[in-house]
Amino acid sequence: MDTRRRLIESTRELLWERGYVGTSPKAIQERSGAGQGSMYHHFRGKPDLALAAIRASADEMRARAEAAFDEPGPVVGRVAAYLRRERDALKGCPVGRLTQDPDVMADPKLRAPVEETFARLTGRLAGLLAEGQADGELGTGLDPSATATALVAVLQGGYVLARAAASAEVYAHAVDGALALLAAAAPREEGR
Amino acid sequence: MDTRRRLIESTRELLWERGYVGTSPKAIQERSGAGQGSMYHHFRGKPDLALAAIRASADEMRARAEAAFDEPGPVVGRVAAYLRRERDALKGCPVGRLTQDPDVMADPKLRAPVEETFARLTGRLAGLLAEGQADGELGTGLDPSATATALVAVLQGGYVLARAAASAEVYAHAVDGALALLAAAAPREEGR
DNA sequence: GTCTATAACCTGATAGAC
DNA sequence: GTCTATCAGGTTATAGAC
Repeated sequence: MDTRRRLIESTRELLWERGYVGTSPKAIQERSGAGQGSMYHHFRGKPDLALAAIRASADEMRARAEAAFDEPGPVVGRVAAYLRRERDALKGCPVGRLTQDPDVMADPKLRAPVEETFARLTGRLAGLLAEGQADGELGTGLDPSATATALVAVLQGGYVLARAAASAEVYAHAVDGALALLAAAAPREEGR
Repeated sequence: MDTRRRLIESTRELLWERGYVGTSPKAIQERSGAGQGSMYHHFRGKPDLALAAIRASADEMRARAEAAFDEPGPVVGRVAAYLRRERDALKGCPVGRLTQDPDVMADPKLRAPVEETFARLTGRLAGLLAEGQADGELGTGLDPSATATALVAVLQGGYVLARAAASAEVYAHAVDGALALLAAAAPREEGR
């Protein structure tokens, strides 16, 4: 891996672990093994490097979600597979985490990838739920957009509760609760 | 308001806005109008002051939740009132926010009030849901604990999505989606 | 209780040699 | 491309006068 790539990867990890405010150029240099001169050769400064790292995290998150949603099978199963996908719940979401960083939210360039990631994710999930309604798999009483927003919120909030309790099981518990509610909204019971 | 109280209040605000890592003693002193000497007279240092501020936020959050849950009326209505209570969704949750602060999570003293706040909140809500089931207001197919965890997660995740979109409406949308799911799980329709 | 002085280190960069 | 030197200001205190 070349120096530029190592800088981005190290920044990605540090943003995930400590956020933008908590991540110093010095820490990035130490983790990546790059010197001060290298960092400022490849990037204009901390915001520029952070932007590259945030975009990389956003792209990866989107790709993972798409992969789960594109699986074959019934809609509810795909949603469940996405929510129950293997995750390190205690680490939290690398993109959602950034919403708590005042310096990221204050900079339109840094905020844009975060905003777009959740807009696309929620939109894609809403489309999937509407598809389920068209197939008769889900009741038509639900608003696909509001339901999708609630489901994504359970994910993001599940991370918060898991970290608060220092227990990944709390995340799974929240997801179970959400999926049970979704199942109760199905017009007929289907095999799980 | 005396100096000690002003120091705690200023720290509360700054922890909410910028987190623990992003809050410096200097910023606390400037906002509170207290000098360096004052701050170190009343508190041993940043962690000690943060602990007092975190406890104050946790106490306030708990009191607000209890007030909503203790209202008269049907269970679903009380839950809806809690979720829809007037909030500044873009500011996020002053306690949930702390789960993203590595220095807070790493210190057992600082983490304890955060953990306890969510444990109590989820437990109380689960009790309320169980009460609704006993009254026949809610279907008995749901696990009260998992449902309560999911609902609190919608709250916390709703803040994340609202901040990502820079729109408080996204929070309301997530809550609407969750309440619609809960309503769909009710054995019979009741006035909203 | 509050004030100023001091300190050792960190932050986020710029400059220029190699 | 990478290195070291340098810098103005911030961080998180401690010490002691008032």
